[in-house]
Amino acid sequence: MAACSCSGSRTPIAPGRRTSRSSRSWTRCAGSGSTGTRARRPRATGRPSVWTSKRLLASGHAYYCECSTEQLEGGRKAAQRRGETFRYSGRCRERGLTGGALRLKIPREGETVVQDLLHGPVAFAHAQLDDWILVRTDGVPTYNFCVVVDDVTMAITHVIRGDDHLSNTPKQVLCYAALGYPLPEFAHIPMIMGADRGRLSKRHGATSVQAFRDAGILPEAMVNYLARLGWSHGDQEVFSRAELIEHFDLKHVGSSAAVFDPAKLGWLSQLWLKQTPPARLAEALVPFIARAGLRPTADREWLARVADTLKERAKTLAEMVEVGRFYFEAPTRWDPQAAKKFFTRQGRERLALLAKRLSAEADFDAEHLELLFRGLAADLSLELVDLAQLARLAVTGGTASPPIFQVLALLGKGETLARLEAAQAAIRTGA
RNA sequence: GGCCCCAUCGUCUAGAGGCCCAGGACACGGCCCUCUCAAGGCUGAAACACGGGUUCGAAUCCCGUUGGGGCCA
Repeated sequence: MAACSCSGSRTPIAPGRRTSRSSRSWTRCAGSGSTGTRARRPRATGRPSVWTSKRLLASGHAYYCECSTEQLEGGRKAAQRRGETFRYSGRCRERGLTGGALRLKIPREGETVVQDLLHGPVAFAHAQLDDWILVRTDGVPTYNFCVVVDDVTMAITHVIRGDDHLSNTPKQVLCYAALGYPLPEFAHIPMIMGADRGRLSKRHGATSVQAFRDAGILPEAMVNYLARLGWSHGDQEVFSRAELIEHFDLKHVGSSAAVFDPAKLGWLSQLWLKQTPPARLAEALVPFIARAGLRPTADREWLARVADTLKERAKTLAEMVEVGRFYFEAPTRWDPQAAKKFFTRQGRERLALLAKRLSAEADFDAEHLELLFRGLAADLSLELVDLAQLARLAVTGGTASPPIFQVLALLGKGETLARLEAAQAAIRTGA
């Protein structure tokens, strides 16, 4: 994955300080990195590239080459031995062939300077460049040729892509020149790397933004994280889309590669979970509930209240469901460690007493439940924590959950009493 | 191997010669809050890769070294 993660979509950006060009400004964004680049398949033998290559041939900027792979391989090995850059010999340069692979004729002397918006001028000596292949023998145009034709066709004004494409840029620049087309602006932004500073790959977990979506990270969080990776706006860490649109600029994009940090993404993800309106959260949660094998309730208002108690205890939507599983199904087993401590004969008696008082409670809301609990704890000369943990274990099956009073209120009187009953039964049978 | 790019706390970064014995954020440690877990508040440890220049003065400019990444196959 690269800092820009699209493989074909065009993002319009503000025209900026470019003055001489048309008012419309389009950005090309090439997916770069381990998987992205190859994903962009040359548009077969689409007309534009065929037509363009013919033009290049006619104007003498390109020529056919019939050198076999074996011949080229030999040349490469020899160059390697001499410690030089392999450069196509130019054997077919002036032969006037009418078939084979189509190569671009690159000047022998001089250099091409790429004017990069981030790196400034970057010079490449022509002696280092190859007469690169535009169209393979089988008629399939190469990636580097495709993007040039494609971008010209689409009137792209800003080519913003991963800096793994910087080395290919002089070839493309030469191609624009041979075609007589105006050059777009180029900006090569740093790549994103894994924790081992290597290229991002499956080894580092997710390789596509879809994988993060499926993990339950909100798009706001993902965009926020990615934008802030390599770019900054003073000390600000959290950005809404609107703020991003307002503040983002190439000027503050750094030039060194960034390591992808799942921990920080998690922090931002939770932050956005907390900032998202409960109603929307509930909606987003539905597929995750289903995927966890639970039955999503039709009561969205209830779900929203549930989500509200869960959002500060999880970093993703998937985690929210995990942490709040007990809201959707009654526990069938109770944390053994805690059961040993709380599910005693005395614990059972306390649960019975608690159930009795709860059944008499008319206002089954968090506020009244807390009063009830505190009252009972005082009557039994117990710390509130002991009673709360006992109830929590009985009702949720575990020792950690949102505030117990809220949990009970959300579960409702009927369900609460049923679970209390089940827990007592379990204690009796020694389960 | 050749060429190109890059180099501030573990990580993301602020820093465009004096405001920096380097600021923020994540992660980590401690304290507070507290019915649990979180969340939150306060607090601590933690960096200018190295070596030469330029300058009254360099994290900031130049050169080299080292390291990392990329492109070419």
